[in-house]
Amino acid sequence: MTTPPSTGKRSSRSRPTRASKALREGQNRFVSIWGEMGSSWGIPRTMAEVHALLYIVGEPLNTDQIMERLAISRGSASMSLKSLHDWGLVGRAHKRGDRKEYFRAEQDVWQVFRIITRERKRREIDPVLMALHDCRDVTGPRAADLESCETDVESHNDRLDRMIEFIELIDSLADQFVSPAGKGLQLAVGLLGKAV
Amino acid sequence: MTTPPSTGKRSSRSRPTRASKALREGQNRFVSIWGEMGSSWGIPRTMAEVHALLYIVGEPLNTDQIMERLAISRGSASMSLKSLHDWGLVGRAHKRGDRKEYFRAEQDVWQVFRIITRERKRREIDPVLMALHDCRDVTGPRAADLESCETDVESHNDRLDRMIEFIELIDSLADQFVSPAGKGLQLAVGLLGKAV
DNA sequence: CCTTAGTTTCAAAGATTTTTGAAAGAACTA
DNA sequence: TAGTTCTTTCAAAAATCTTTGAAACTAAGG
Repeated sequence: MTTPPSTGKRSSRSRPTRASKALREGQNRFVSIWGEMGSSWGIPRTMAEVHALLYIVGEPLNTDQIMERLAISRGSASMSLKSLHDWGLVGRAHKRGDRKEYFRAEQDVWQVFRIITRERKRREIDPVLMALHDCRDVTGPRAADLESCETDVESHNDRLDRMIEFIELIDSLADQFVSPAGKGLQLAVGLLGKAV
Repeated sequence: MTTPPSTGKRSSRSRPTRASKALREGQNRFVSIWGEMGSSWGIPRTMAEVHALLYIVGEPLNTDQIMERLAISRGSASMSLKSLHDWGLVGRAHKRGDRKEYFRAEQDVWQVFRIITRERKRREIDPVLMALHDCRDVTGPRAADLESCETDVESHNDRLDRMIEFIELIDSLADQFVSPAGKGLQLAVGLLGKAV
């Protein structure tokens, strides 16, 4: 799948070329940007950085390489990798004659965001929707008549219903994007994008 | 805009009816859910709770009412309200013969999410795109020939370009949603939703 | 101009989240 | 089985983020 032994940056212990130094710098910047972004969206910075490193390097790395590259502890690396694996953003790989475990990040950007969408929907949106429905039940069934004409309760229910309706729409959009047949959305989105 | 003096929940110091207790409970639940959700998406829990309270109560509240209702300090309330006002999610209001300042949350759910989208785009996505472009520059112009045939640099650049392209697409989608003429997206989204 | 009611600010305290590192656990080899 | 190598776990430490509360500030009323 990847090219042969890859005559990569510094395979033969040669001194770094100008290009390989730029590459290193580019990778480091990407890692920082992604880490920063992750943390502003509620994802642990280190987890995002590990992901960024694996994505941008393109080929599998082992725990020691990741630790060294990001200057983090073994425990932290292991935990971030576990989370990334749970999300499905990172897969395990092995190299012949090397007992170490290697990790490879999904390389298809669309797939990356489909996975992120799927997981955030599952972990955050769906539970919120559940809770909102429970919350809605507290103030009675639709068009209820608890006492007689409790307009406060009615407008409360309207506000809840509008919010629930909106979030359900987002939820179903996420479904579209995530689904294997989600190419539909991909296409539609492309068209919309053009129609600026 | 709102109904008269509003014969609200407990205007005349009467004992709470069953319905008004349910209403209170429903509001509290909504506040908790929204606070929880905010914090999982990188928004301070209290700020999200203040927003939730103002949204679900529907009518303007003053700082003391918010402090009491959420059991938070004056400083915290003031800071959250400032942020919400900066975002544009909350407006100031005044009542005749009352020197206190009142705060009212935007009530249109679509508008709420348009605002959130606009602000997150402005504060988080756009800066990331800038940084990614700078990062891209580090490894030379498109189809560069830094040394000769540095395939590592080339594939690095490809990965960056794919990521940038995707985020730019999201960015322009966000534009569509945010724009006043964004009804287009609203519509398209509605159609897509149906086409499940 | 002074008083008073209300609001904002910000350093320190408190709470929460993240990282570390060492010990326990697994998996392989001889 | 014992030894070796690598991985995971988790309690404590560190870092980060949030809240508090009292002082500074602002504006309205007298």
